Amino acid sequence: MLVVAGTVLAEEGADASMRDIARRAGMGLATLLRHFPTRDALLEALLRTSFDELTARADALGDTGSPRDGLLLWLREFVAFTTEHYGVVTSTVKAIEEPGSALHDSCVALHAAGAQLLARAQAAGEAPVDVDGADLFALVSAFAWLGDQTRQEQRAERLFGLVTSAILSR
Amino acid sequence: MLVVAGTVLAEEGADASMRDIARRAGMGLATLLRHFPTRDALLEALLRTSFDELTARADALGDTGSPRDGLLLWLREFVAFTTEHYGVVTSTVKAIEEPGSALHDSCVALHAAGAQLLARAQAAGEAPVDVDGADLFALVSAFAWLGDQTRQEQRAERLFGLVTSAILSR
DNA sequence: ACCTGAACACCGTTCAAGT
DNA sequence: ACCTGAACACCGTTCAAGT
Repeated sequence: MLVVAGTVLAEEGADASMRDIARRAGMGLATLLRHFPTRDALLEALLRTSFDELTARADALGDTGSPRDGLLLWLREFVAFTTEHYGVVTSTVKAIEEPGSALHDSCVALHAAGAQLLARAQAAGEAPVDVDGADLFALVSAFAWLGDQTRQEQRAERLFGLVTSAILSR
Repeated sequence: MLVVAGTVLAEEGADASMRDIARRAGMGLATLLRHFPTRDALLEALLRTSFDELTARADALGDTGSPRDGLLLWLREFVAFTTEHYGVVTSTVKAIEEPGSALHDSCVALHAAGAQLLARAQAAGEAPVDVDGADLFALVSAFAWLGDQTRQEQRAERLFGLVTSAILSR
């Protein structure tokens, strides 16, 4: 069932019709909505695994290697992940500001994981101190949004690389 | 009538209900849709004046002063304008890639105006040559989107300033 | 010519009725 | 307990009928 939902979301984007998802999962709309009362709840169930992996990845990168390279690599993976899931970035950014959202906790965890990598790089003098974790999350989200727009994927990747390296090496 | 539409769009955002707009304008939905067959057509009618002003502003800034400062100032005004009109940035980015859209011509004109300012700064050695007009439009759009997200307005402004100055002074 | 109510096919929310 | 058809209030599209 979650598999079907994942397929539909991948095909139609994060704003696919809940009715359509239920239909293709072979259940009534009301049943789907009883399991996942809101779209965010469904997204959370679908993204939880990837979120946890990204958080663990941040921890791993924080234990070894260059702080600067670790941060850059993680940011790149974060953008790639978000771009893979068309349309979710708006939900994640909104969820950060909405404690009631089903996605809130996961997004805060991701935020914290990124902030820790940033703090390590800052402590090593390899990242500027005038940006914080929230800035990082916002920057990554903005480029993830750009990558979601038609024909902007490669441009978003290139510009993100250009911007991060420009900011880091001031 | 356009005034009412502008009010509703300002209140509800660019994805306000066309039915609601017609209702508040005191006309039938079908009548509104006959004048503006698509949402983009309505947006175009509402934004045309501002678009023309921004284009003229680019021309004016291109005739005088420092190329670099002119470019930066125009970019700032562009972001401010887009942020003022909640939700339009997605439409403008989409319109650039869709020649059939009612917004296409206006967006291409804006794109060209920005590209000209960039070219002047590049010719003066005051802007990097590894970004082009499309990159500029994409960057500005990404930060305009960020500014549209709840509680991210000031962050978007600050980050945009930080990013542009970091890129320009590499 | 210009307008528009109404039918249509969609959407998410809610709940009474079914197992 | 768990499910779901159906009613509800919305949406944009389309068109026959009204001035």
